[in-house]
Amino acid sequence: MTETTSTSSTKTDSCATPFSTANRRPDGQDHYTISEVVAFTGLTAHTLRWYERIGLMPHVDRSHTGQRRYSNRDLDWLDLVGKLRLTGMPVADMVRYAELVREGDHTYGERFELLKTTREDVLARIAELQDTLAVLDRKINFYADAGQAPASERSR
Amino acid sequence: MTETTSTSSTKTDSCATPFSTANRRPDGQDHYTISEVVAFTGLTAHTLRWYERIGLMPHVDRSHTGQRRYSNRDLDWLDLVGKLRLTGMPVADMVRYAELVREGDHTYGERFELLKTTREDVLARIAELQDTLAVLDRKINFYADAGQAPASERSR
DNA sequence: TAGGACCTTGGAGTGCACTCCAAGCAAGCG
DNA sequence: CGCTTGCTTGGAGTGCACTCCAAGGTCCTA
Repeated sequence: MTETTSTSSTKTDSCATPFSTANRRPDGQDHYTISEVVAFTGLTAHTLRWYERIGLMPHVDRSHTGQRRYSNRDLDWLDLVGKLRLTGMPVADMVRYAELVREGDHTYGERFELLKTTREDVLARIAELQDTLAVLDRKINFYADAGQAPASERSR
Repeated sequence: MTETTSTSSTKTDSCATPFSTANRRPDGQDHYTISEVVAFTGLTAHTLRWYERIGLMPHVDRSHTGQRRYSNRDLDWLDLVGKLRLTGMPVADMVRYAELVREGDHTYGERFELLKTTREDVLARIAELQDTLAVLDRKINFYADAGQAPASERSR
């Protein structure tokens, strides 16, 4: 058995802290192994390495033997990436954002635009979901009523 | 050129009618070809055939030569499927729901549960999105401010 | 009755976001 | 010293939801 595949995090643990500033080590002693980062983020080690390969992570520090040592800054970045991922933003776009950050201050404008676009997408998605919620509720009410009295098949 | 690949519907056409009861033919003359359904739903013909193959559509009526003839009922079903898809429900679950419908009235209870679970998922997703929205807004404000005055790199 | 647009099928291919594998080095412990 | 556990790499594999293809049959209009 290799590589402990995440902590079997099912849908139900959405209340697990968003691994915020809790149980972090102070800046200066912030040298987390990949498995610690797995515990913090809920991502798998595979995914963390993959993020690095595709350029979604700035190159992570290494120990003298070549093992990854993540910093608090890296954790912050992963936190942001996690949020962006929740918005449904494609990985390619997140990589683009990461590139802009690497390129320096002069890309502020472009980053701003990218985030604003994402914001619009999120708003649209929320509206969409609220719309489906209405449909769902109509159907749910139908089945709830039908549970009481026998009804005329095929919903409404 | 074969098989007109959708009406190049970009993200921006979310205001296109959800192909509701508009321009439908009255029950009795409701025999739509696959390309008409493509126009109504925004799905591709490929996808419509695929939905049928995997059991997500009840078997669609055929003309005497074997061509698909969709009914108003089929359109209603596709409307619902579209909504469920927007919730992010996996296709496999939608197929399950379709099976329950085929099995008849005695599956009302199970359908009710399935929809209620979906509803919870949607609510959770909305909450999640609203959370990411807050993060996004903080970042956007940061960049908006930074646009005015030169700032200390690497966001906040 | 000819031409082109449209439709049929099974099966293979695509793109995304992981996910896993094998082979091998490294650190800590009894 | 050997053992276990954890880490490294490039590359291959997976699952989902389509998406496309080839070869052929059908419909409609001039």
